[in-house]
Amino acid sequence: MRAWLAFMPAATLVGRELDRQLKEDTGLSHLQYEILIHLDEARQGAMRMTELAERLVNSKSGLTYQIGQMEKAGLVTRRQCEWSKSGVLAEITPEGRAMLERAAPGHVDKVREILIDVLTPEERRAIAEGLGRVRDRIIERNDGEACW
Amino acid sequence: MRAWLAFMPAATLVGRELDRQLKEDTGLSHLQYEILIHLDEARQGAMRMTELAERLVNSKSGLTYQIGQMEKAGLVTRRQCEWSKSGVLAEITPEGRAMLERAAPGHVDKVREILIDVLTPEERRAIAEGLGRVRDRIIERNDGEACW
DNA sequence: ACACCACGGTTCAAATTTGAACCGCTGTGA
DNA sequence: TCACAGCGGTTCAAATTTGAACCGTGGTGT
Repeated sequence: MRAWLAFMPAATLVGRELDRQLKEDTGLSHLQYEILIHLDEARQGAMRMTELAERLVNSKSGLTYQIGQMEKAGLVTRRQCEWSKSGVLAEITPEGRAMLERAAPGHVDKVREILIDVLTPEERRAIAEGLGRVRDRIIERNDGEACW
Repeated sequence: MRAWLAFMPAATLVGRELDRQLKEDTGLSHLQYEILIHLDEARQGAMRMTELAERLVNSKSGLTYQIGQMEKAGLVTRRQCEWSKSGVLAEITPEGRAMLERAAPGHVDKVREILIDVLTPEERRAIAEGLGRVRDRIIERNDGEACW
């Protein structure tokens, strides 16, 4: 029960804090940053919309919106998937990569500062294990059903 | 780092799942449920807006909005604070308490099901301790500054 | 009593999120 | 080849969130 009382507030606070730092330093929202990270990691720097949405734990329509914003800002492009006429690839642009390079160091520092460094090694392990399991359980449970 | 990769997604998923269950079973959002809980626990069943906002880790304007909605729904009332002409108390109504009684069992079950029961006792302890510390650190760090 | 600044809440417009409806593809079976 | 169910994305309106500006009070110092 105490775990519960710590978990959600901590998540909210950490999220808010990171959002703030990113927005202040780079103008990016946390979600936009995550989008860039995922695209940057993908081979070709591109990914299907739906897959991206799933990895980000975000709704499809929400992603459409954000990609729209980021396209305006020149950070990503939309491109048709080669082998399927429906199907859209979001691709990171050079500007997007540049932005990421500018944003990443500060962001990573912040994560360390407010989360990682506050935890003992074995707390980190417990969180990685335990919450990882929590996450996977929910994902897998929802997999059969309709998505958001 | 793995802790980080588990933490935020787990929080998002758990939040979404609870929101869904509550909305489906009772029509309440998670935030509204939390509001009722906090008011119900307060003596007199009432609390100052700002204090409530702080406890909920929510913005003041957001709270104003939600209390407005819940007032329309008859779950809470607004009342002037006795000893201060500015200052508003949000108070839970009998309907609000009834709603809470209807909502609580299912909600608590869900929390156990998707979070508590998935964790080992010592993971729970580590999360309570560690994330509790994370939470308190951020709160206290922000205390001096302007709030949201 | 007066000037002022901080506090408690609300308001307002803009940004974002949500969920359902929709539209053009895909591929599967008759 | 012809439905037709289901997927991938987008659109749309409605709900919510955000952050800054604002308004009346409270307390402080003079």
